[in-house]
Amino acid sequence: MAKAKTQLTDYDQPSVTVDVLVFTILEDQLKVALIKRGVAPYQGRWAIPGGFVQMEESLEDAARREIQEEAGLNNVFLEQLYTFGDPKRDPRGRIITVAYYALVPGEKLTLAASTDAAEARWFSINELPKLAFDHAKILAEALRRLRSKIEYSTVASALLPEQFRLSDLQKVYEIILGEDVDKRNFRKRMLSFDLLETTSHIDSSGPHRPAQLYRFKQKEIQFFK
Amino acid sequence: MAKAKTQLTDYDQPSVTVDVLVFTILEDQLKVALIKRGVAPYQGRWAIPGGFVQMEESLEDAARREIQEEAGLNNVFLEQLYTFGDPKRDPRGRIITVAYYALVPGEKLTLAASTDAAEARWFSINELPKLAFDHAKILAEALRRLRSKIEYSTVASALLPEQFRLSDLQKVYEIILGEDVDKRNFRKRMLSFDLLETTSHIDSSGPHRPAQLYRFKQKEIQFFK
DNA sequence: TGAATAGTGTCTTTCAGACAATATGCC
DNA sequence: GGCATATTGTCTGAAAGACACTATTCA
Repeated sequence: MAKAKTQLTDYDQPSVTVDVLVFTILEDQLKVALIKRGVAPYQGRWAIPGGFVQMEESLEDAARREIQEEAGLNNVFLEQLYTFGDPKRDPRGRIITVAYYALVPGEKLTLAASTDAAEARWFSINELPKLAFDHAKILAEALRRLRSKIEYSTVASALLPEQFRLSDLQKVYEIILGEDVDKRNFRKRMLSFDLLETTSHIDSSGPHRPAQLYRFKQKEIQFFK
Repeated sequence: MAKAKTQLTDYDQPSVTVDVLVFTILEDQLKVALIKRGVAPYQGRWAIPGGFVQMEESLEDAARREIQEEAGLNNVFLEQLYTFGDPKRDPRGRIITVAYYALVPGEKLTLAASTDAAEARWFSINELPKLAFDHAKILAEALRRLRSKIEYSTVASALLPEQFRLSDLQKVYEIILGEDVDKRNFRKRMLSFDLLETTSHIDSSGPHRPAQLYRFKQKEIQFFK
């Protein structure tokens, strides 16, 4: 009885998937990309997109591949969230999933349904459907992480275009934290970290005073203080 | 060609291990339990103890089993750290490891060498040997997490017996952060969170003024502020 | 000129950090 | 009494939070 070369034990081994929560801001709401399952189990239920890890790719590569297939996006903010491995989390057998979350700027984004998905859609996190597997728990954990991280880092930048108004940045905070923020204190604090710089551009699109456009000095996420 | 029932894809799948960093405080130093590898690869090198995840156990259960086998300990503080899945991290093949870290009170602890380990020992994090695989990276990540978490939570409690002097608690902070802490500011701050309470016991062991013994009001880890 | 958003400063309160003297028990 | 650690409070500076008016452009 021949074992595959990659088999390291005589025991059955769990399978490993990578699930990716893709977040963006649309219509002044935080949205997450979900797919409608086309096959059992949980056929017809909405779920977090994911797939099996290939033998030759890293976990992060698998997550990026998933985002590429699902939303056609490259080069987005991506961070490992947590690994979920309860033996009963998937009725098909032992499947461990390494969850990642990604943040993409709030612009026009098309979602493609993958092979075994009937449909893909953005859902506001305020109007979530019932999710398959333990995906509600995974999503809750991602939201906790995001809300925590925005307080002490520049992750919000990943949800904005390169240039933005300070009021845009403030709105991202308000949407993610779910509460109003004082404009003066917010600006004072953000500018005090010296991570933002003005650009030579001004936004004159609205019927009101134009706004200075800013950008983050560094593309990589920075920490406050 | 028959597939095992648990095989969900036609592809080879990575193996999954759980590695556990067990920390304690001994001789006024932060120590980590390592095992000396008895087999190739990296035979003779020190490594973080770990093992394959069994089909019927959760990741956390696997980690607890590992701690039980390695150090004979139950019921310790345990938290998932990160999942490492670089395809080249193990020369034997594709092995993904879910890393956990555990904290045990600084008392008498015996380490048992497991099956494929020649030896097990505590190492001060200031005198670490060269480690096998990517274990140096994993250890560095655990230290980062621990140093960060002690600043805003009661994790330090997991490194102390149930009752302790405030100076013991302060020492834990100094050892983990690697710097001195001001006694008055430390006590003021700790007590201000209202997470500690005095016990009816007093430590009169030394040739000096006896100290009040405290305990944390809750056994579970709490967050400051 | 009215509507809409941009942009700005002060005061108060809270928290972190620097800093030193007295208290108590053992030997 | 000497040694060793326990215990305690004040001052200062920095940051957070409350709070309201003027500026600018467009329709």
